[in-house]
Amino acid sequence: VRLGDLMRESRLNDHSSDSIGDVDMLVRGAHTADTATVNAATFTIGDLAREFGVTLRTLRFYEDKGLLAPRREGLTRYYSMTDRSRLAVILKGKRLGFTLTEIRGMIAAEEGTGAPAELRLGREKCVEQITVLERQMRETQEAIAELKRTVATLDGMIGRV
Amino acid sequence: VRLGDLMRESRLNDHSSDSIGDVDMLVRGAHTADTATVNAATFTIGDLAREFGVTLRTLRFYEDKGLLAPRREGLTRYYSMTDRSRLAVILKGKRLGFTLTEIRGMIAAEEGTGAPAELRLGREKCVEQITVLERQMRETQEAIAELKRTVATLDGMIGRV
DNA sequence: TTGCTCCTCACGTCACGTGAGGTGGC
DNA sequence: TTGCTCCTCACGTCACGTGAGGTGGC
Repeated sequence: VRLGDLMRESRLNDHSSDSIGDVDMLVRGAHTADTATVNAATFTIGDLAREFGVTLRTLRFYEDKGLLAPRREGLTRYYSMTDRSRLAVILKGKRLGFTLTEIRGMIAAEEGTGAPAELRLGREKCVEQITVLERQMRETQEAIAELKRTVATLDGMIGRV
Repeated sequence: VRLGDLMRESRLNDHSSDSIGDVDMLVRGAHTADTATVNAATFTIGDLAREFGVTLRTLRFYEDKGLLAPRREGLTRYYSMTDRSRLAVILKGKRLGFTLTEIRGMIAAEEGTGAPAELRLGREKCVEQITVLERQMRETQEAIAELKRTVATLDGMIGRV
């Protein structure tokens, strides 16, 4: 094994494009085109990783946890537009500070209602989460304050050394 | 094994007293009193766990990571005043958002200088950490804002169901 | 042949939680 | 005997990172 081969997959997440709005509709293969379903865009794991700024490992991990279920062709994964939206939902849930288990539950709850690919954010859940995050904010704020006091003290000590 | 016996150790961390200032000086055993070292107070792992609101597991974990090194009498751990101060320093470091590895490094740096039991908080480290925490604050703030918008939307939907 | 992208294990990381099974002194 | 506190493994959790070893098509 040559050592230069290592760590290639890891280097994918360098630029994260937040422009989830525009899809450049790269349709791969004719196997879906003949079924007449327009919008049958297909993404590789690398496509989604680049677009959302996550690693391949992350996408495989989400699949393992039952959050994503891309189509398989042999061993290779192919992600549909639905899978892509689902990923956007998962990452939004993460930004809001929910655990993957919570997110999976909320997605499952949404599946039942019929409305596609939005987070089933119950009022209760949201309010709870706001409380959690606000306490977190206060703690971080206090830490910053203490660090700033320390910096001031250190600055005051200049010349004493 | 009776099931009632389980989970006893875990229930220690219910009330956390932040009054680190006053030591109630419980001197255990005469084995230290005769050495004439006043202030030779000794704490059990349970004492410190109660006082600082952490679990026994946490204290043993810190020891395993080389952050604490209490005296042993057989298998039992006995913590000195120095160990206690050290723990206070560790927990302060954690509050400031440093990892245990960083904390260990800062403590080791302090050991060299001679000044006892304070965190060796370099100006550089502090400023870096402030940057990290401020970004974290912004992200949390945005999450809270989004959650509040969601709650507002859900409230607006009342009656539509 | 080289280079790129994809794959499956599987161990490592961080800071502990949790449980099994056992000891020692009042 | 019961109850309390202490102990040592050692596996589990969370969200992945990292590496080994291998495949497939241009």
